[in-house]
Amino acid sequence: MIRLCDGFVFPPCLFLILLHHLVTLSSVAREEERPVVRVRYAPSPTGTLHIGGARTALFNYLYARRHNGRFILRVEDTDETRQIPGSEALMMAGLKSLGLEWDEGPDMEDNSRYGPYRVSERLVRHRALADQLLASHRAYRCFCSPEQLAIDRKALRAKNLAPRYSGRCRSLTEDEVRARAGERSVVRLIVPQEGMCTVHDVIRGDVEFDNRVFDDFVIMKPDYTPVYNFAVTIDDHDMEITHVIRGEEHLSNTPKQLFVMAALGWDDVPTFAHLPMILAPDKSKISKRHGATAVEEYRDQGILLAALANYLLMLGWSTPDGREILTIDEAAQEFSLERVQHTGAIYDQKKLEWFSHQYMTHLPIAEIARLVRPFIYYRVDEGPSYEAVVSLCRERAYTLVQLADQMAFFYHPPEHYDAKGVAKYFTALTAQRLDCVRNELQGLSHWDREALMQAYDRLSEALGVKRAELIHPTRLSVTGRTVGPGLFELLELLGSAEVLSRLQTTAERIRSGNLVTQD
RNA sequence: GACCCCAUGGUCUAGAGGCCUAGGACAUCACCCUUUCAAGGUGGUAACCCGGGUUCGAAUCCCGGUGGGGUCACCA
Repeated sequence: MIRLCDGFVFPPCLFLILLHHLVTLSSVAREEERPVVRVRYAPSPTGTLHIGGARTALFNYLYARRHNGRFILRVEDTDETRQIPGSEALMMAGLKSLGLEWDEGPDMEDNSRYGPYRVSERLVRHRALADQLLASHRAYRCFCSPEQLAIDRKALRAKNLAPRYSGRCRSLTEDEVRARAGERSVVRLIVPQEGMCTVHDVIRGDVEFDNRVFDDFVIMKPDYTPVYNFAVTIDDHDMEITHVIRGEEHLSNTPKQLFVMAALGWDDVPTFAHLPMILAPDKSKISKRHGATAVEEYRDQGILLAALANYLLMLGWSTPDGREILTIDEAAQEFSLERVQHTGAIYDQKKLEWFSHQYMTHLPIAEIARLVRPFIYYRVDEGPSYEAVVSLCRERAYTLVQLADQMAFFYHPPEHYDAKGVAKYFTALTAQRLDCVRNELQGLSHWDREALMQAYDRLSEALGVKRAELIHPTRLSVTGRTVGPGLFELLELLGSAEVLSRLQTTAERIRSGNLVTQD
């Protein structure tokens, strides 16, 4: 029993209930205070969607989904000179093709308090804050010419010192600044030159920087537009971004963003997560010379994009149980930043293709049939059932390009024959053998794989040859190839008229010496 | 050069001091299956960067090397 005061005895169970209520109430309050997870992918519209960017977007997307948060697309178009027209649309198409739909972005009707979602359209805000920093002497005008700065940097390099701004214009008086008002100038932030700066990173832990390694960096260009590190900090704050998930190359610049926040008096520092980079086989930064890097290039190669997303997911993240094949939706159930790898990952085309093959064989037939359609370079309106052909061929294909190629003979008789196959399977007896096969098949009352198999058994016995000696020439004569689906399935699907016709054609070509081979 | 990050087979990774004789996947090799090629099955080759500590015990913790990467723009 708990005695609160004389004469009143508080039953313990009631006390516990009250205590429980208190705890529950306070946790509810905390729940409400805690902002929803808001993450962003902020690409610069200077090209197409790159696999590195795609993975960054993917991890952001998964984190948002996992925590019922918002995934925001923001276009980082602060530098007009570097932009490529149409890039924004290309990037959005790339994200969508991977299944990464954003909740807020530049293409959406903006009725939220967070937009606009193009950085160039937020200029008024950036300028106002730059004005504010200038007025409060947290920043200053710098009139140094680029030429002068280049000379300074060179001098420092020569002395093996880090290239940093001298601070020359920091001590300019207000009168001096006013006097030079018409001159070309930039705005620099005053960076504290003592103390340390700590970046809390969920993947890497606390990372410390000595403030002295940073100089007074530029926040506004001569045309009074913001530099990335300034704009990104403001936009993340204004958009109430809670988690900044981005590439490792941004880690060293994070203190600059913290300095901006401090100067502005903001303390809502987002949680950072710096993802390891995707590397080329030689461990260098992956680029064009290493082959495909853009999502659209993979699409054109016929790599299934669901597989690409899955592969990218496994480049730096893993499930606790070692499962590798999982869809974006499945991954969204269990994604966590804590399980992100610290090391840069080398991109491996072979494994990507293996993933593509997995999806090729496990996605619904109708889906594959739809996806391969753009890669079909021949007419398919006559001939065997399109989906049946897809079904028969897909388990041998790693890409949609391969699949389309392997399906071709179902719709077009071979014009040439595999050279190695001809050398191996076509002999002086072949034309005659093909005639025998044609005779045998002609008499079939049922045209299905079972009946076909029996026909080959009968004929091989009658001729006294192995079944394989009939099968290989048949395949080559009907498809022009030595590889492909099982012969009986293939013949069944192709249909008796077509098969008999092709057998005859091939036999004639052999006899007349008009057989064209191809390597 | 300074600062920061990182370090398990060829590649992606598991590993939170004893469950590790280091597990899985891709690739590779062999065999099996088989009408070809795939797929599938079985098995094999192959890794804790080096050196010091701490500990009864280290892939795991600490320090130092080495190596790789990133950043130091009026690019993002």
